[in-house]
Amino acid sequence: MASEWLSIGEVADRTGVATSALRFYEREGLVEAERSDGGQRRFHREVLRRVAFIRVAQRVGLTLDEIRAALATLPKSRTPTVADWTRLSRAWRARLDDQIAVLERLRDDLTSCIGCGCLSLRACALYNRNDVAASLGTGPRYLLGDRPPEGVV
Amino acid sequence: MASEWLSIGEVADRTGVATSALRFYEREGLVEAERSDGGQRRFHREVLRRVAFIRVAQRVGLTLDEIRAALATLPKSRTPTVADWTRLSRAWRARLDDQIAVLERLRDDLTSCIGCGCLSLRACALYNRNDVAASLGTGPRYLLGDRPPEGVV
DNA sequence: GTACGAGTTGAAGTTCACTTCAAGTCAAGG
DNA sequence: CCTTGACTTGAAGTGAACTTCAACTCGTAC
Repeated sequence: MASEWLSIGEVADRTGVATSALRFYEREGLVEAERSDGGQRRFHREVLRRVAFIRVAQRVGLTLDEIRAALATLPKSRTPTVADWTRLSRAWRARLDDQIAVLERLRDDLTSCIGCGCLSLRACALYNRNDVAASLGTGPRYLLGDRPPEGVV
Repeated sequence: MASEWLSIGEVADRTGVATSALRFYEREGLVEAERSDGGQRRFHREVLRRVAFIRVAQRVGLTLDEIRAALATLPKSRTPTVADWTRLSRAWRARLDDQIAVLERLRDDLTSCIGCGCLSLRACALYNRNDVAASLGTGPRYLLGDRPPEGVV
């Protein structure tokens, strides 16, 4: 056991990511795998780090498309260095700062709006401020933050 | 024009919400509408406030299910008072505080991790901290935050 | 009175990040 | 050799919050 290569089950156990997700990641070009003689996936250890990267990036709010793009900036041949990670981390930090700022502004608008009972579309900063796509919510990305209310109440 | 009632197009113009979304909201029981003789929707002005409420609630990160539940706590017959709004606003504020706290913790973990190049699954707080479902990301809600990595690297 | 934009419906499509399923094949211990 | 659990594939399903479509009808300005 525990040779140079890892089966998909081993990678799943060690990363906490489901095998179905790992297959999906391979289809999507986020990770790579060799094959055994029988056609089963054999992952290099490096994939553990890569999967960890993917999961953390998701927590930061990146989509798989963005993550794929970020991974593409890593050196193809050599193992990523500290400098590589630092670069990506800095970009993430900025993103998080933005997200936090959006939420804080929303919270402050909300606080200053408590008791005003307005929500009257014209006056309320709460309704009219259309920040950076809220960075929240599921479904179609073009949900909030587009089509600002032109009409008024 | 501009009688007691509003057509769906007028509501769409004045709230910035698409007509398809308004129909969807009606189907989902989030707003109500009377009908004209010809069967077209006729919205009461109150719906403008209600739609504003829905959109702000979404920015705070509530799902439509949760919004429906919140709307259900509003008085059925009378127009909501300042006290009603205040109550809901307080609940939202707490939510936003939580979300902000999660992001700040993630940012701090990230900062303290810059340059460590770890992402090594066992040591990295970044990977192992499984906060409150991250409050981010689309798709299946059981995406992150469940199934903690039991195996280790 | 007629044209034409605005409205109607139900059904199906969209996006994202997966999961689930069916119908098998592979691999390793006994 | 045989069993059993891990693995394979492609296709279809999931959930949220809508949007899009087709094939109509309404309503109002001229």
